[in-house]
Amino acid sequence: MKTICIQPHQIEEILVKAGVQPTLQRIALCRYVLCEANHPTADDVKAWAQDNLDKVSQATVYNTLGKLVEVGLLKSFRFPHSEKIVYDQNVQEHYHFLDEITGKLVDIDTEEVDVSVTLPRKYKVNGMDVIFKGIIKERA
Amino acid sequence: MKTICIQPHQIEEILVKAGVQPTLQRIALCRYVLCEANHPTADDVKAWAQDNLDKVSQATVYNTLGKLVEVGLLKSFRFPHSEKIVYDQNVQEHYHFLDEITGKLVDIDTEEVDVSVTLPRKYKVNGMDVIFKGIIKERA
DNA sequence: ATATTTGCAAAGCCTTTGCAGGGGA
DNA sequence: TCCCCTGCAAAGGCTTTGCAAATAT
Repeated sequence: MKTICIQPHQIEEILVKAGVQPTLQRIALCRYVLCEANHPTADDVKAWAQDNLDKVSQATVYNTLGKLVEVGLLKSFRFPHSEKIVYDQNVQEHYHFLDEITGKLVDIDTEEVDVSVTLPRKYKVNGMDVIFKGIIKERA
Repeated sequence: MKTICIQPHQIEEILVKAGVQPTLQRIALCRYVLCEANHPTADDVKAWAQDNLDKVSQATVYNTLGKLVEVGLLKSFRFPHSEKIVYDQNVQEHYHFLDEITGKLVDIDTEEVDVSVTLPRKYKVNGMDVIFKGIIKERA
């Protein structure tokens, strides 16, 4: 299931709770990053900002994304198919599915998939990153 | 199980079979990349070359690695924990285990692990990348 | 008033590329 | 001879950083 979208008016509150100064730029960027965007890269965020805001510098985009990751409002991923860092408002543990046709990433909640893993005993597994690759059949 | 190490004297033959001109530099680099090295980055290869060979340029290192990947003698990976491309002489499908203490990567053959996956029908999975993270207990 | 944050520009890191010279078939 | 490869240097793409001006508490 999709994560419930955060409402814009809640953003300031969320930032404060997370211990982040709710500056105008951060609130604005969060509107995109925490609500609208889907696996944006820093570039995507910067492009959105240029189209929708008066002016936000690249440094602020990176600083903000970094800060949001730091306080746990955002997760950052680096995937094999791209050299860019992608950000994800889904901070729960989850997997990803890469649509090989569109290049789009889809979050796969851990409940959505049955993954059972058994490794030799010497490996103590603390976590696993999984990215599925394939195509998505859009028919219901 | 570990991939059988390719013997140095076979390298020229292997390159020719793969349709790659067996130049001195390539043979030398392959000695490291296909035999000794373990998940080297381009930097690692360059460092080894500087220590062990007369002179190999950075361009040749990258060109050679690229060519080897192109002909299927090497696989390249990009992992979440590093921004560098790592190369792997194991060209079979396999997973990886990242030792969180040493930072070392270990190949996990698909037979070594029991992974069963079920995704909703709409997802047609063509492949999956898996990297386990944790620690390796060295006792037998 | 003091600590943060922003914006600009420059630097950093890894990888790719253009091109002239050199080596292999 | 002709084509591919090598090495040098420069460029490219993404991210980080230094620093002064602006902003928040």
